[in-house]
Amino acid sequence: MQNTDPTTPPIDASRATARRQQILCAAAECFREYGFHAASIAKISSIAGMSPGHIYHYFENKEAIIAAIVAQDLESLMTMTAEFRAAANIRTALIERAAEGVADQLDPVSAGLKLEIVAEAARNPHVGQIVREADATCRRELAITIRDIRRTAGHEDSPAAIDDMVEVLACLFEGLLLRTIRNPGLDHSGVALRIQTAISDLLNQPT
Amino acid sequence: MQNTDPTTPPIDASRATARRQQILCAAAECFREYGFHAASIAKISSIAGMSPGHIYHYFENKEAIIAAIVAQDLESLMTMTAEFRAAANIRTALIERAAEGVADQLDPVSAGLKLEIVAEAARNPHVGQIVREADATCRRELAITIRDIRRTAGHEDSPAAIDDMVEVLACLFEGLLLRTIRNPGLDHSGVALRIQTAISDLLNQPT
DNA sequence: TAACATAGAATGAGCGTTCAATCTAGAATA
DNA sequence: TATTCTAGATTGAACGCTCATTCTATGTTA
Repeated sequence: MQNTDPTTPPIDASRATARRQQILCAAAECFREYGFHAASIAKISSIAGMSPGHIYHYFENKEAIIAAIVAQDLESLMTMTAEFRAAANIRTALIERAAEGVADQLDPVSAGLKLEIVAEAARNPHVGQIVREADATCRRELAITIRDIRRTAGHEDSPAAIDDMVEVLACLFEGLLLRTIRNPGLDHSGVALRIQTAISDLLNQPT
Repeated sequence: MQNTDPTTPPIDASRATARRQQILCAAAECFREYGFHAASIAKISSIAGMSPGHIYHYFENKEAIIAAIVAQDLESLMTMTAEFRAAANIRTALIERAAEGVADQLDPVSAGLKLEIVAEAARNPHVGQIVREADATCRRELAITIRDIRRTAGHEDSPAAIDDMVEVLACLFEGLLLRTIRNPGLDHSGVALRIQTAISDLLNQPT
């Protein structure tokens, strides 16, 4: 990856990466504003500050840009999920982090792109695969976290029961993406509190 | 719906309505498969069994077709919400109907179109307005229902508290639209049961 | 005949993509 | 140092195609 010759500055790799990121950043902006299909290469290239043709030096085609955006967006979700497992007292950590998670989901700008991605996943097999694989990873992490919390509280659940709880937890978070579009005026802190209580109740459900 | 006069064939009004519905039906199919923007008038017209130009006798433009599809989809949601209020014992009705509602939301075909609609609402002001107005109506209905249930159980909540509960209830249902795309293999009946319990817990939350 | 239903070709704009030409800056040479 | 060479970065016009929409002509019915 690194340039071994000291006489030539480390241009290539880092410059190319920066250029790629520049394109992805512009593409995300266009996708948010117009959607995947109405966002044209011409618009993306103009926002990225380069010619349309040059984009094809960094991405094979438009589909590859979409895939990269999707992967980038999901990566942030996965790191967030992984953070839960690192906490010492997991139950408290989960519920306290929930408020933060709720706030993230309620940002209408990023919510629009996330919804666009899932809608695309429903019909584009390539995007669908990326999304489903990332979701499976997140579910695995969340399942372990919930199992540990329930064990500490004295519940011994079947894996299927844990999976169902993961789904309900996911509904609470992901439902917010739709809510913030359908009702932009909702009370953020009030809803966050109610969701924290709902999560707490969920973790106390009978086996 | 039927023409009562046997001498005249059922032309004008009913024929035009049928033609319109034919177009809407074909459009919904295309929108599900390709999304709003990648679904072309040519594809819609071919599925509807008529020429591209003829579609413009029934709709001003493609945007009008999208708006009609959105309005039609939301109408079904609103009648479902209104049904809750008609029930005699509302709490039981709400929770029992929930299982049915969960099943509806988990159909991946209709889920794809619903997500497409909300994603479009995030960037298309016209669609956004239709969606937000329908949502406001649903929230009003749900708020009254929840208020009555809570009153019967002896809670007197502030309107804001009720609104927050409506949002969490909506998250549980609408989150399923994303879940069924991201994890098509989830256990429908298991999740339905957990969600029923979560709704029950939500209705028992402290004021 | 008058009015409407329908078809399908025509139009012009915009799309993703390609590609030959140009620029740029460091390496090599003198 | 001054000049030439070279390879990658970058451009923007051009291509073939599809799009939404319009227009004209042809049934079809009352």
